[in-house]
Amino acid sequence: MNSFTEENYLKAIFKLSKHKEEVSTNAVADELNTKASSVTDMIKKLADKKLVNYAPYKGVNLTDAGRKIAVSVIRKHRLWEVFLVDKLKFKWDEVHDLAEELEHINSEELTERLEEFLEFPKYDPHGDPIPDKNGNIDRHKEQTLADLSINETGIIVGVKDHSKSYLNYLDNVGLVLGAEVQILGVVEFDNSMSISINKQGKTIISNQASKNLYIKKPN
Amino acid sequence: MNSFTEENYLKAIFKLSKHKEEVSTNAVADELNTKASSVTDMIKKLADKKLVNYAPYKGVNLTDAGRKIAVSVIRKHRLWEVFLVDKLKFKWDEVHDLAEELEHINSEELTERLEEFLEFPKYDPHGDPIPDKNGNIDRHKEQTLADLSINETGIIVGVKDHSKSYLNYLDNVGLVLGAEVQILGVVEFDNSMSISINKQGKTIISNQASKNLYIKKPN
DNA sequence: TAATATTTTTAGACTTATCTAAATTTATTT
DNA sequence: AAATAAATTTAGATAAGTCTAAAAATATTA
Repeated sequence: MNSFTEENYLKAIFKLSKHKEEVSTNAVADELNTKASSVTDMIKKLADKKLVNYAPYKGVNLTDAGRKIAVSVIRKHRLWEVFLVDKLKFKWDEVHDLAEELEHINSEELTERLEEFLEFPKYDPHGDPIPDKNGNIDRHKEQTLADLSINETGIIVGVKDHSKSYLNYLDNVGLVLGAEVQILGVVEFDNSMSISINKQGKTIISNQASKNLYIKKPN
Repeated sequence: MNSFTEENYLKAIFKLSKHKEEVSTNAVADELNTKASSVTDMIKKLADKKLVNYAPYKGVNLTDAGRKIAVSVIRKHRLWEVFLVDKLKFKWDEVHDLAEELEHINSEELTERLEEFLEFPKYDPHGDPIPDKNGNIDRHKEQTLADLSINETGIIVGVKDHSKSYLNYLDNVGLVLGAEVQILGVVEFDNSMSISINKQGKTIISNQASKNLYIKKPN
């Protein structure tokens, strides 16, 4: 059995591994709001358990065993988010902290029954793919709204930034999952965009906002 | 904020308070499968937080603040049990350990939405009353099957023993919540009973089994 | 490449919850 | 009421996870 803390470290390392092969001590410390010295200690412990590969001063990465645990935690997190939003009617900006606790309840039986109860969702309320019970994840296509050019159209399929403030803002302007966005214009100076949402009106959004929205181009 | 451990101690003291006004250190140690010395330490900590009244060598009991926390944990435990049985189709003998983890997730919002989702159940799958959000509990009528005499009839409304083996046994003989039991005979020697269940057949049950079944007499 | 800056690790301390063993208090017997 | 037994508390250790400050390693810059 692994503690909540160990699971959180594995999850953080998994997340950071997307950007870099070797994850630095400081990166983990930042991600978990802790100190580098604490990270070193925990990494050694995880290395003893063969959950990470670790060479002092060189960074860490997950072993297959470590990755398996990380993915299973993410799977639970995302399933619980679906439960909270679909069944308990929470909003997408309210569920992260609760899922952060629920994800550590380790029962395969519970996870599978929950998944079935939710009718095998493929994505969580933020559009992130839910790993299946074997640990396979539908890799996110990394196209964002900021990548589109004038007159192009995209369907919102996910968000990169999960902060309350961002999600709340998106709700307010109507940029929710499934919305169809068309680029009306781009300001060269700061890359802010003028867009229409579901063929309606004209909204101005910053580059910061547009590059955190995952989209899919229509077929 | 209180730790999982503190909540478990409060819950244990609450449970034991039903039988005795002052709860002994050893009783708590037994209930939580820990040592008396550990209990003494934790009780002092809870006393510092004004969650229990404690006089060395004299036992503990809960303050109003402590009782409030204990009841809220029990409320969450029982609501989650309903969720696990009604929605996820677990059996009543499978849910205790999971509810034991879920009960420590502290979010009033979550608890109230869960309660609403479950349509405000009054009892958990073992027939135990679910405290309302103000901490009021429907006190259990303490009548058991063992209290009935020949030819009397009772409806099963709860179980006192929550062990897997007992619940499993009850399932096997058909002694589930709502079943109507009539006493056909009592053996004076060991107080074992011969009963009919839902007016069907004849089953022999031990005194140990009958005194752990709460019943309600028909009106 | 030498000097400086940054990152990472080590050393030692602290907190929470636990334990064993010994000491103390309360309860029970004779 | 004294002696013994049982229950409870204290003292000192241990393990997990964290921290600060100092030391060591690596990276950067002039």
